[in-house]
Amino acid sequence: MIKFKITNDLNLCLKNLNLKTNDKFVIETQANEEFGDYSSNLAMVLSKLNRMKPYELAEKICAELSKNKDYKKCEIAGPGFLNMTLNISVYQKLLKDIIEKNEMWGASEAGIGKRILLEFVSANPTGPLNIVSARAAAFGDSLCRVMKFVGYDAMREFYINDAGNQVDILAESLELRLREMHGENIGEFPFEAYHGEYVKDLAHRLNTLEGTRVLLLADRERTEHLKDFALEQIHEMQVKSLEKFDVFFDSWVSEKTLRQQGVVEEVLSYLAEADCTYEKEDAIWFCSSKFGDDKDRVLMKADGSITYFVPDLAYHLTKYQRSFDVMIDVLGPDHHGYVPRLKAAIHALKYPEEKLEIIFLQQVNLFDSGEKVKMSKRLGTIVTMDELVDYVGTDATRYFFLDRRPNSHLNFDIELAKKKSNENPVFYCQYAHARICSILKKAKKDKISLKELNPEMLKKLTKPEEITIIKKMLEFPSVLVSIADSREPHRLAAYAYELAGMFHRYYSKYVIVNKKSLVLSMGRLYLIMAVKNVLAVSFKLMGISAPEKM
RNA sequence: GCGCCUGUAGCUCAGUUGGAUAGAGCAUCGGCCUUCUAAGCCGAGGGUCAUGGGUUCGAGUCCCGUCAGGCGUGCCA
Repeated sequence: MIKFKITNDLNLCLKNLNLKTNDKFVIETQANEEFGDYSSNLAMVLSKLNRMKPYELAEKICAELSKNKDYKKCEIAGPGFLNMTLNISVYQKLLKDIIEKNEMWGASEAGIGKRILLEFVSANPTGPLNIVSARAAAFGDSLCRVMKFVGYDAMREFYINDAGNQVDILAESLELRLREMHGENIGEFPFEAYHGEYVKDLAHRLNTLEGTRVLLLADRERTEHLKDFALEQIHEMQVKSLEKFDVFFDSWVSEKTLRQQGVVEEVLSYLAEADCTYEKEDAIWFCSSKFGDDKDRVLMKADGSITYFVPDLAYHLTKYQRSFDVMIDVLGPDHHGYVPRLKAAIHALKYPEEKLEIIFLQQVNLFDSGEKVKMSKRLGTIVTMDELVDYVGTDATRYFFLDRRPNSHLNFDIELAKKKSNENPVFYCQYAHARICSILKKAKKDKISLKELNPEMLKKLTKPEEITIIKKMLEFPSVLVSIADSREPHRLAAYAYELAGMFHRYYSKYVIVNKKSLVLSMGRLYLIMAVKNVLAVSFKLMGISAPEKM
C-alpha cells in the first residue's frame, strides 16, 4: 500500500511534467539505508519513451517530487535510480492504520471475484497418510488460507481414488490378515499386498464388529464388503490425521462415485468424438502424442477395464464444468510424467488448458541426528504423517514444510524441529509473540493503560529500528498478494521470521515500558501491539499457534 | 536414450519475478543477564552463485550448450 502511494505520487509528477508513462516501472523497498527507503527504476524504464537520458529524466522527477511534503529526500544514483526517503511522520501515521485494521491487516480484495479450486493431498485410500501428504497438506492449506485472505474465492478439494486395482489389493490384503488372525495358513504374504500394520488393525476391528461372517459370503460380495469396510475406515483415519493438523477440506470427490455416474463412458465418447482414439492390440488408445505427450496412452485395457487416466480426466472435466477461474493441482514428485497426457486430453477436448495449474512438491527426506531415516514401503517402515506430527508437533511440522520452496527437495530435520531454542525457527517466531504478550502484561501491571492512540504517542517513534519495523509491517499486504499470485507460501514463513527478528533486536536494545516517560512507552506499546497482530495473522495463515506464554 | 526438478558459505536454505556491495540460520570462534521472558542480543571468519557461451544500461534470476544429483519414462495408481 505504501508502494501504491509512491507510484501515485510519481505518476502525479510525470503528469505535472507532461511526461509519458507506461506503468512498467516498479517501486522497491531498500534494505540498504544508503539508497533511501524506496527506489524506483522509473527513469531507466521511461527514458526511451520520453526521448531523454535516464539521468536527465531522473533529475526532473526528483525536483518535482521534492515539492511533496511527504518526501524528505530524493536522490539519483547509478544509471538513474530514484532513491526516495520519506518523512517519518508518514510512517507514524501509517502505523495507526495497521493498528486500526487489527487482525484484518493484510487482508485485501486483490483476488476478488476469482474462483479457485485447490486440489491437494488426494492420497490413495489404501493406508495412512505419509509425510509427503503432510507436506502437501501444509502447503495447500496455507496457500488456500492466504488466497482467501486476499480476496480469492478459494476452496480445498480432496480426490479419493477409491476404485481401481489398488482397492482390490487392499481388500485382498485385509482378507488375508483376517484369515491369518483365525489361524489359517495363508502362506507367504503377497509381495504387492499392503504390508503395513494398519491392515492387521483393520482386520481386528472388522472381526470385533462382525466376526468372520464376511468370509462366508460369495466371492464378489465378499470383496465388495471388504473394500467398503477398508475404504471407509481408512478414509476416516485420513480425515482425523488432517483435522489434527488443522486442515479441513471443503469438498471430497470419490472416484467410485464418478464411475457410478457414468463419467467414464462419457469421457471415452468425448475423446472418440474428437477423433482422438483408436484400437490396437485389443485395447483402446488415446493419441496423446499428437498433443505433446511422449507417446499414446491406453484408455481401456485389453481385459475391458479402464486405466487410472480415464476417471482422473473425467474428474478434471468436472472441475471445468464447475466453472472455476483457476484450478490448481498439488501433486507429488512421482506424478510429473503423468501431466502431459492430462494436458493433452484437456487440449484435445478444447478446454482452456491454462486454467489448470500443476504444482509439484518434491520428495521429503527425514533426518534424525544427522542420519537419514530409511523408509521402505515394502518393509512397512514408512513414517506416517501421524507419527511425525505426534513426535514434533503440528506447529513445527507445518512451519518446516512451509519454509521451503515447493519444487525443491526437503530435508526435514526432526531433531531441530523438536528443539526449543533459537536454533529452531518456529520457536524463534513464536517466542517473539509470547514476549510481546508478556510486555503488554507488564504494562498493565505498571498501570499503563493504553488510552486512545494520539499523534503525540506516534511522534515519539523516531528510532531507525522503529521505522524499519513499521516499514516491514507496511509490506505485509503486498507480500500476501504476491504469495497468493505466485503460489509460494514459503515466503510467509520467511516474512514472519524476519519480523520476529526485528522485534527481538528492538527489544534487546530499547526499554519499552518505562513509567517515567509515559507517552513514549505508549507509543512503543502500540508499535509492539501492531507487531503482535501481524505475527498472529501470519501464524494463523500458516496454521500455527500464537502462544501468549512460553 | 528421452522428459521433469535441482545445483548459491562446511551444512540447511532465502534471494522482493532482470536492479546497485549475493543474504539468513546452523556449525566454529569471541562478547552481553541487579533492568519488560537469555527460548534472546551483539561481533568475527567463511562465496569463481556447478560450468561455458548468449541476450542488455544491468544476469544468481531470462535463452542455448556441458557436467553432477534426484525423480519419472506400466494395458500401476
